[in-house]
Amino acid sequence: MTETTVPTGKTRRRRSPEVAREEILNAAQHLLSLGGPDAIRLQDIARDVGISHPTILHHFGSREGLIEALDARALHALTSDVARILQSNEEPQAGELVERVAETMDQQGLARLIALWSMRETDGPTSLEGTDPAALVAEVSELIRSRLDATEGVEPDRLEAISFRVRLAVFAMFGQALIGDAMSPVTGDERKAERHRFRQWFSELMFESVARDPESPTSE
Amino acid sequence: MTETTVPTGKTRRRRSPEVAREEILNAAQHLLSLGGPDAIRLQDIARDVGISHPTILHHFGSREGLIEALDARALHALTSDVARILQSNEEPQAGELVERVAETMDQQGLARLIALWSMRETDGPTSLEGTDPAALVAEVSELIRSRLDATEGVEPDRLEAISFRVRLAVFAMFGQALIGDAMSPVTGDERKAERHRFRQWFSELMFESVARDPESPTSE
DNA sequence: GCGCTTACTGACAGTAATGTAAGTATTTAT
DNA sequence: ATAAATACTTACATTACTGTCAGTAAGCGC
Repeated sequence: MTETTVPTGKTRRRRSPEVAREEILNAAQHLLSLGGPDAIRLQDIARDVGISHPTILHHFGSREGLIEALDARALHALTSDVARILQSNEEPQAGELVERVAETMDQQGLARLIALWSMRETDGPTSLEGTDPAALVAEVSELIRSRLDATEGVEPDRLEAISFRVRLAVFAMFGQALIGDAMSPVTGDERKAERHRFRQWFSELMFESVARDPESPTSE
Repeated sequence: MTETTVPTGKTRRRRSPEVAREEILNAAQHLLSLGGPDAIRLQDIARDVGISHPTILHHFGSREGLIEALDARALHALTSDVARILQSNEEPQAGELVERVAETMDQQGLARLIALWSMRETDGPTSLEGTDPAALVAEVSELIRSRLDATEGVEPDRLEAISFRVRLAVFAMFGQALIGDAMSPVTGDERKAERHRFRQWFSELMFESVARDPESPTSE
């Protein structure tokens, strides 16, 4: 009666949970990168991975669970990236930091994920596990400050200025990834080059102004 | 048989098409501001306005049409705002421009609209009628440049630097509106004040660097 | 091999959203 | 007042997506 069709003796790939989750997340992120927010549909993701859509529910519980996992992975990618640079390098190279964050942001769909995450946050504080953007900004700012005036005393005002700069950098890379192309005068192949030029210009602006200490020009 | 219920002799408000469209757009934008992209549901909008959802379809044709109208109005609000300032003021006051753009962006849901619009653009060039962000940026940049070196000759490099600055300003206000709160160390009532402080700091950074002409320091 | 666990599947249920059709009521013009 | 135009409504059709359920097969330990 309820014999579900013919028992096709087909071969069936069986992934480890970790691999399955990875593949599903990759497909979902890819779909998001080329479609809008409605592009995260279980059936489409399943088709791209080569599985049936209940398998996704099996691994993530619900569509919401999938999106949360997507958000968590995105934020983690950003934070770990920044943290690695800051802890490896001696000098806080503004240029490299900017370039690095930009690359991660430009990664297919990451900026979109963050944008959608921020929209979702309002109606319910679904804070991600262990990843607080504000804390990360504070951490990065503190690290930069401690290296700038290595041995000198600290003015609290300056810390805020550094924090502003860090946030501005995030805003700039975020904005460029999301709406940069729409505002760019160039098209086609030149886009990539112009994006890079913008980042370089921005890095210089940041670096230069940090060195000059524009916040308290008569402090010394 | 198909007598649609009892002919309730209730009073029924009848709006002009313009007013109806306005009210619907306002309700939609408001819903978007406090929910995610899925919050734009015809039934909810209709409930908030006090009409039935087919009326929305009557005025906008389809949900897609509503969203397009929403996008168009959002972009128009931005462009007209900037244009007004640039054409009225003699001096290009960076601070005022930034503050103005920020206010418009902060308007409930405007940054979100732009973000969602940017996501929708990839899978189909649904360019808005007559509003090209890239052209606006170019226009604003040209206006600023022409006022900076009122009578002098123009270096093309400098125009790009100005364009970068304009875009950075947009990115900054856009980013702050979308993800600013998530990255801010302060909470609650202080948020608003801190937002303003960030903008002031940013305006000074822009104004100062423009005045100093960091792109070609030995030009004079 | 044998059996247990579980990744995975097909079919279906439930829900909710957009869109349609036909009819009602309100404003404006004549 | 009467008629035309249309803003607006109720009821329904359609579609499509998430989530459930019972069953299948693939790997692993014994």
